[in-house]
Amino acid sequence: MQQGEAVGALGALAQDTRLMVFRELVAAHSPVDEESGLSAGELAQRLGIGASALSFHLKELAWNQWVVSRRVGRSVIYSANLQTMQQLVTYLLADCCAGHCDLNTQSKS
Amino acid sequence: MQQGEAVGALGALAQDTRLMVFRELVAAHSPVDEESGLSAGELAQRLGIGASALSFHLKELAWNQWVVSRRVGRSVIYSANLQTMQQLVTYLLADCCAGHCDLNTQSKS
DNA sequence: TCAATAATTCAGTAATAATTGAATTATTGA
DNA sequence: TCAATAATTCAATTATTACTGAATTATTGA
Repeated sequence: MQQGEAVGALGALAQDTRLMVFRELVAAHSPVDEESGLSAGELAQRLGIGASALSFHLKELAWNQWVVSRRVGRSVIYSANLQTMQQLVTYLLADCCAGHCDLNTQSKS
Repeated sequence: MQQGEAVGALGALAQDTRLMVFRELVAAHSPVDEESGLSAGELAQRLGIGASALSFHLKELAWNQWVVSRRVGRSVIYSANLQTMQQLVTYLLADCCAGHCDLNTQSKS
């Protein structure tokens, strides 16, 4: 990850609705791909937001790699992409303590 | 950490100048408090930004717990607060996979 | 194929945030 | 105490972003 992507990723989560969406998808995450995620409609219902606004925010999250989507029938299922979190933390802690502290090795994997 | 603080923290880092400042302070971090951090002037010089703009951004970072400051003579030294990162990640991954995956225990400490 | 359901795009409006330079406050050394 | 240095606050301007409802696109079941 680099500066521009990191700013984008942080900005994408830095909004009430989007943060709620992401955390709802983290809770609905599963290591088994087909079982992971929620449909846009289900999200809208659970969070009590309009379909239009949700769509706007999901697009922002997807653009910044926080979620991925797949179509199933007439629904689109969104699920959280947890790798992005790891990459972001690694970027934020890069060169910590000028490389002399243990967070460097912990955060790289 | 809770929703409002998390949105604030994310938004505080979601900006080019502030992200550069924070990462500069992460690199200048030290477990020994007195050796940690950089003065506002040193930061302004290294990053090539105006004192006024820097002050504005440092205030935003401080408000959201990403940095702490101390006065030393006529300088103010800022240093990164790494605990905020841990707290944020814990909040973001809370209830991951509805509590059934190992990220839950890893992220709580 | 047609009506119904699901989701996205579009247009307009309102609110927030970043930047610049000037003015102000705080601290130090002579 | 006074001049110099360091940092912050203030005011004005510009640019971005989020929200609403209407219109549009895509998919399915009868």
